[in-house]
Amino acid sequence: MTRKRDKKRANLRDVARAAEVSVATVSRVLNTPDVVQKKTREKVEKVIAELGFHPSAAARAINSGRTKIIGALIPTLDSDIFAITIDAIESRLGDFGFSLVVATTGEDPDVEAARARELLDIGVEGLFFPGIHHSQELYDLLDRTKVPTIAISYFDATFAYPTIGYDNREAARLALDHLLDLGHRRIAVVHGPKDHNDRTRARVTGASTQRSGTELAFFETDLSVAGGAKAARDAMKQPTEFDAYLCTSDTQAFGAIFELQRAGIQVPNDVSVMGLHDLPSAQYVNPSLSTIELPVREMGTLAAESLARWVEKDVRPAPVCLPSQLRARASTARKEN
Amino acid sequence: MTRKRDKKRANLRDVARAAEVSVATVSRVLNTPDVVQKKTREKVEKVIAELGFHPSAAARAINSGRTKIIGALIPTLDSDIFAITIDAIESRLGDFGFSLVVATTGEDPDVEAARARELLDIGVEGLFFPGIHHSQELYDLLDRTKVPTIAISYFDATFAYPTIGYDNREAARLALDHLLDLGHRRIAVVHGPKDHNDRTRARVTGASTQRSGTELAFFETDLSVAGGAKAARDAMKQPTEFDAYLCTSDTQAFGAIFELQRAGIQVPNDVSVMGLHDLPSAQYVNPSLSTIELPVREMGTLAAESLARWVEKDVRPAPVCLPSQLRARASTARKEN
DNA sequence: ATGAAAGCGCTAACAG
DNA sequence: CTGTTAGCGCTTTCAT
Repeated sequence: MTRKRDKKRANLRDVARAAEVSVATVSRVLNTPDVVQKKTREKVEKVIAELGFHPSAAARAINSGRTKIIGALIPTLDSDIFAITIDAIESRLGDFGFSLVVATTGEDPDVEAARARELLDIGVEGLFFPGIHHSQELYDLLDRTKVPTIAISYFDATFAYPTIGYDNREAARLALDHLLDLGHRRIAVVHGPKDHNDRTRARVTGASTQRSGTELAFFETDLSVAGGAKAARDAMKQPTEFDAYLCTSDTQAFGAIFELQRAGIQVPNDVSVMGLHDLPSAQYVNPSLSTIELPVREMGTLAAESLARWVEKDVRPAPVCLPSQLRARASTARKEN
Repeated sequence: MTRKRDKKRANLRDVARAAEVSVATVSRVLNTPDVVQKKTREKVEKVIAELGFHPSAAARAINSGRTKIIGALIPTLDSDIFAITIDAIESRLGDFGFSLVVATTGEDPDVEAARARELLDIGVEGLFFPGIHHSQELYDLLDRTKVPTIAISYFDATFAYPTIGYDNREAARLALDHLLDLGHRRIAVVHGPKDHNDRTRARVTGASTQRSGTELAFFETDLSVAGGAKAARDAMKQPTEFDAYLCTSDTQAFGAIFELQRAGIQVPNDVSVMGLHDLPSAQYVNPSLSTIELPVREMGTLAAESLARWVEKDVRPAPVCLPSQLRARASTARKEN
């Protein structure tokens, strides 16, 4: 009757009592097992198993300051590129015992700062965000909290936080060069919204040239298959007849190819199309998509490892620029005379 | 010199001291502002702002049991379908003040149970998982912790936890019926791994029929464009000449279409191809993909609302079956004689 | 190697 | 409406 066994979950004290040791000892077998005598440790471990005891993360957090949670700010999960990156990050983080909480920002700096604050309130020990363009509010927040933060999908060795990504400008330039090498001169550059998106801006810069004899037209559209299709539709309405389309994202390139083909235009005979990313499906479309490979999965894995190490061992990672490279496939061809 | 202002972050006591009130009052303006006198409240709020005070989530969690964190167990983020669903869930959850921590399981029940335990240890107040096939270990865990849990992407009114999803069997049957209606009889059914995946199994069941005169062949392959392409390659090697391909996922359908076209086979003239999902790009491929629409985004939004309400107001949601429907497009056509 | 005890920052009775 | 106080479950000195 008077038994007070209505407790929901066993706690340290329960274990200590059952194992006939002190709470400190139980805490030790949990955190520094090697420092407690084998016999004692085994007994405690046995009791822990019997009671199905699991330490409370909150209580641990309040004492040690450790939450084992990492946060990621991302524009959207609804996009192949980010989904792959986050998948890689989450997966690798798991190996280090970290959990990942994601917060989507819709590419809005104010929303981003607000969501960052939420993550920080939760007690994330580390943070990822894309690129280097963020609100002052967010920077202030990070300054104050000193939370290890890594910028991904971008490379800039001078940025206040380590960047682990690729050179978006260079990647786009590789794409442009490929098209120029093939003899194309009138090029439609299809890109996503530049607003608040430094990755896109860098790509657009890389896809620009002053080279005489070239004629570039820029089409800003949604970062989706639908967006690529729309851009192609718009481009076809123009007086200029383009030799090639340079899409700064594979997703848009798919849309462009589909729309061009629908209009009876042959790729690459009539027009060449380039993407950027090398998504898994790039080699399967017809024609297979020439693109620039961006090692997003490797990036995610590396970024996760780096942040885990930073948080765990206080070693701030150096910026890393992963190589992007040309994947010339069937959607681009030499310009016919 | 002797100032002990080296504290990292202001805490309740600091605020209380500065505002010349008790910690209880500060706690009240944080949690039940209406219960404290306007003048006092304003003063406290002012101090809170000045000190840049933010309550510790861990400390709050340890006392109130509330973490405002929801967990999601998913096979992978690296897949359009799950990415869209999670995007919707995260987004809607944010409106309710919840954060989302994701854990990927790779479709392995043991990994799933292990990751679930991690989430529970963190103190998630609610949980999502896909379908109704899980390890006993996970069920025991949920039984013990009583954490509100919703199964998504599946519908089964009799399941121990509320399901919010769609009828996978019915969706696949709709697809099959469409092909049968068009006169196709020899059908290649392309599906993902059935192991540990009740969604896929239900779809395969729905895509099966005993109807005489029909000839079904099943191809299990990866849930990817590459997988779809491979299945098509395998199917073309068979002695049977298929009238149609029924892919239980759009992603695979894309791969199948690409591969068939590559082999010089016309879709839908030579062979019809159906997908399932209605991914955003389905209407853009050539030919546009006939498919069954699965309302994944709506599902995510609804699931998030339902779980938030369950956690917050203790109202357990009723199971919901969202309607799937035929989207007949250009990749399917009546069988020529 | 182990235990006792002092908190961590906050919430929640209980008084007043 | 506000203050006092007792914990929540754990980590961490400091002794022993």
